[in-house]
Amino acid sequence: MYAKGQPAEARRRVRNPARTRERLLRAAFEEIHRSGFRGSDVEAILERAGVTKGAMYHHFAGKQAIGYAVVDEAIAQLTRAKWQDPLARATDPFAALIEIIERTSRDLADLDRGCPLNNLMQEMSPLDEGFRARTAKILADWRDAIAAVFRWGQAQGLVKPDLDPEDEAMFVIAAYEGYISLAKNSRDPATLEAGQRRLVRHLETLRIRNDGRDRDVDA
Amino acid sequence: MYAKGQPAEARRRVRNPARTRERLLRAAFEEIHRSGFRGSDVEAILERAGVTKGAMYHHFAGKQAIGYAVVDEAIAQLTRAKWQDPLARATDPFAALIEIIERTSRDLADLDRGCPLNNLMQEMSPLDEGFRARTAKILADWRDAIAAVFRWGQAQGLVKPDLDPEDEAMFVIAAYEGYISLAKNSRDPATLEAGQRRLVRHLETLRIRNDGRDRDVDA
Amino acid sequence: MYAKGQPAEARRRVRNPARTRERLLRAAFEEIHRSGFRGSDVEAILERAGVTKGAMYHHFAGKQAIGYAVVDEAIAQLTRAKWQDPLARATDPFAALIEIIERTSRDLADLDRGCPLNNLMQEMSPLDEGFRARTAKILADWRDAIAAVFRWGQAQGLVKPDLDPEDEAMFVIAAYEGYISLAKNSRDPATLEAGQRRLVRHLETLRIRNDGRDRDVDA
Amino acid sequence: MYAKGQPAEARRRVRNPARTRERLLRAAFEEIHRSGFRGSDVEAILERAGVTKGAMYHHFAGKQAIGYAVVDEAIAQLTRAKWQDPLARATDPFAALIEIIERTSRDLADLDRGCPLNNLMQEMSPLDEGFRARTAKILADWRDAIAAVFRWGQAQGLVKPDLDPEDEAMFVIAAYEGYISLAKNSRDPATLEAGQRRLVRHLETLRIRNDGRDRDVDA
DNA sequence: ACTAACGGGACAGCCCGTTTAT
DNA sequence: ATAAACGGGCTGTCCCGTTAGT
Repeated sequence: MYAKGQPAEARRRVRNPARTRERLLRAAFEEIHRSGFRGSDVEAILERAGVTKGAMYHHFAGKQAIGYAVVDEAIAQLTRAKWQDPLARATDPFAALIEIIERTSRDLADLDRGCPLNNLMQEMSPLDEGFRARTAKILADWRDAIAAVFRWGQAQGLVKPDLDPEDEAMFVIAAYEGYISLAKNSRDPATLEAGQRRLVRHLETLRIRNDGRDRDVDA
Repeated sequence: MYAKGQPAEARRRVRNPARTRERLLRAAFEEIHRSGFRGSDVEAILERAGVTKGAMYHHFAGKQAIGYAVVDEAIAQLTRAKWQDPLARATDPFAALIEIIERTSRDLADLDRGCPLNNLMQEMSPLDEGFRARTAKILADWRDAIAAVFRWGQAQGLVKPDLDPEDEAMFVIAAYEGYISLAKNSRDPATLEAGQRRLVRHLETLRIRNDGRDRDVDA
Repeated sequence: MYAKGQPAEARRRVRNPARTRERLLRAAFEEIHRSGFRGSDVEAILERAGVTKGAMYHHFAGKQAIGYAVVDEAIAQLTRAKWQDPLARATDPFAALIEIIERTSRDLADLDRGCPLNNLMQEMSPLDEGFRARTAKILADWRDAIAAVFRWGQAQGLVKPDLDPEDEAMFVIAAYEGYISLAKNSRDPATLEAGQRRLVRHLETLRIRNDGRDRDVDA
Repeated sequence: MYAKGQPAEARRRVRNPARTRERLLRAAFEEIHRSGFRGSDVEAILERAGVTKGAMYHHFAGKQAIGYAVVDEAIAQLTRAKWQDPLARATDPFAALIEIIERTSRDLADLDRGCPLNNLMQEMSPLDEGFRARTAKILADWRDAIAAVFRWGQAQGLVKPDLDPEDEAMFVIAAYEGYISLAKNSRDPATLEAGQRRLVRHLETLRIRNDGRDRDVDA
């Protein structure tokens, strides 16, 4: 007739470990994105997640462990969704890269927060080998995905053959992250927009034109 | 032979406010460079400077004021010494820029610390308008110095005329800072070295060749 | 005979949040009574309560919050216990008031500390609206309790009809607190005793005599 | 032709020790009146006085010494000016006392600050014997002045003979200071005004009427 | 007599992590 | 698995006083 021992109203609070973990991760990602890892208040994460400390320390060993999970899961996933996945499906390297770059948000809120990966790399690399190694891994995967598309483009005769794919991928990433940093400082969408245009123009430089003119000025 | 009655260590109690301020500023710069602004411990700065709290609060209103002074004085000066001054004396834009870029240290300790300006921009821009405005000012001066040398190079027929000086200066800065970020993460001098080479190769792209071939591939 | 293996002092680690809060409140009340609110050292409160900082900041948001709770709970309760409760049970307004007044301690330690309510009013009213409003509330309740007993006495034909109950209540309070202040300064029980006698004599002035002589000199 | 050794503009800063001391004392009185002794910031006093720390420590041994001087000089003088002097010149004790009482300011700013003497008594008596003794002295002089006028009034047949002059003086002082405390808490001029009226009504009670009716109700 | 540099203790609040108790 | 109580170190700042220097 009635659930044994369980008072009716207590059943409201369903125990759902996976969901709790997910909520914590999302909340931590957002707090860290806003305030950096060290600047993030654990209690603020808890409040945002609607979870208490006991629950958190059940799922994670500590703040550091949450930070690692944010990198391993949230940030890695975002990067793949933004770069690897579209590039894997690409038929034209340039079109794909350009679309990705142009899709980067220029909302002030996004400018302010900057790139989650770059933020953590900058903040934590010299302080914590765990963070450093994890962000380095994401970076390597990111670079490899771009390099792969360049290499494939070279095989297809779309990309200039004398370019070193890894090297060029790093150049693209450096300039891309650099522009996001500059825009974070300027708080002006125009800064990022100019950067996006400049980077796209650079990419065009790498293309082999079928009209006989494969030469072009970069700037 | 020795001062009568005066204990050797007590003799050092001579006053020199300018030196005290300078020591504080240098110590703060180093601590901030290592640990970021928020991560910097005031007492660590004091210890490094060999100065007491009372002395510090005489020269600066607080931690924030020291941070501002570090930007306004130390970082601005470093940037000018590294970029503006050599560029102002340059006869060849490319030679000057390339030398500056190549001179950037690849010591592990320097990789770890990263670029003081970029670090502070990244950390403080969304948190403190005072820092944001100050770093933005330095950035603008830096960009202007590079743009000026491009413009002058165009007038001299050394630099391709169709390049927008400000735009190109920002590209150089973005890529430069981006590479420093990547190297901070990799902790590998080779990362920065590859970036320096790639950036130099990009600069060559902007040059007008006297040998008739002014065209070149960027990558 | 004794718990096995458990060290005697470790056994005390039982949890009792209500007791912890109570201990904090009592300790804070005593510290504040001695040293004023601003003069109270949080760590001294902690030590007196045998509680750590973490526990305190779990129960209270900060020093101010403790101060408010001291007023709202400890001081309000003391005032009710000393004035409102006896007055509510009184059959003779004068006998009740006189007993309350005479019961006020003249121990040197109590003279030194003064009246907790008056101390806080004096110290904090111009500095903190929260304290001001809280102490004003207690004061109003106190005055109302005295005024009520006067009014009831008037209805019973015990108290002179031409006296304004609220006004007279304030007079009693003002003189009472005034004497406590003077005694705090003199550190002499005789000062307070004289004040108590004078105040009692004043109260007699307000009484209607059944012996036909309802007139009297106040002094 | 020119002042020996003294540069023209340096002469502007006239050395005037007495004036410096006076400025310090006045500034200290005001700060202490606002914030209490412990709550007073020495540097705030200095700024208000337009004097530097060295100058202050030349004239006074420290904060405590300034506090003592404020009591001994500023507060004692104010009390004399407000009470002793008018009472010494009085022909009618009641008229004089009533005028003094009614002259007390009901401006919000004055309510907020309260009575300088009472403030210091309350704050410092249990903490510092120097303050206690000094304020007790002022209080005694004040009481004596009122008692003297009562005694003189009794000799003149103006004041009821059965009243104890010292005792009654204390009653007046207690009620007067009590009302100022209550008004400081209420921040309402009406509170003080009601107190002033009630106190005046009480004084009338002490008067011998020439119309044959020397009896009166106090309330 | 006066200025400014300097010394250094104290304190409130923040914040991460642990433990008890369901 | 989750909630709440608790432990306790650290840090920026305030603020009084002292001293070198004029």
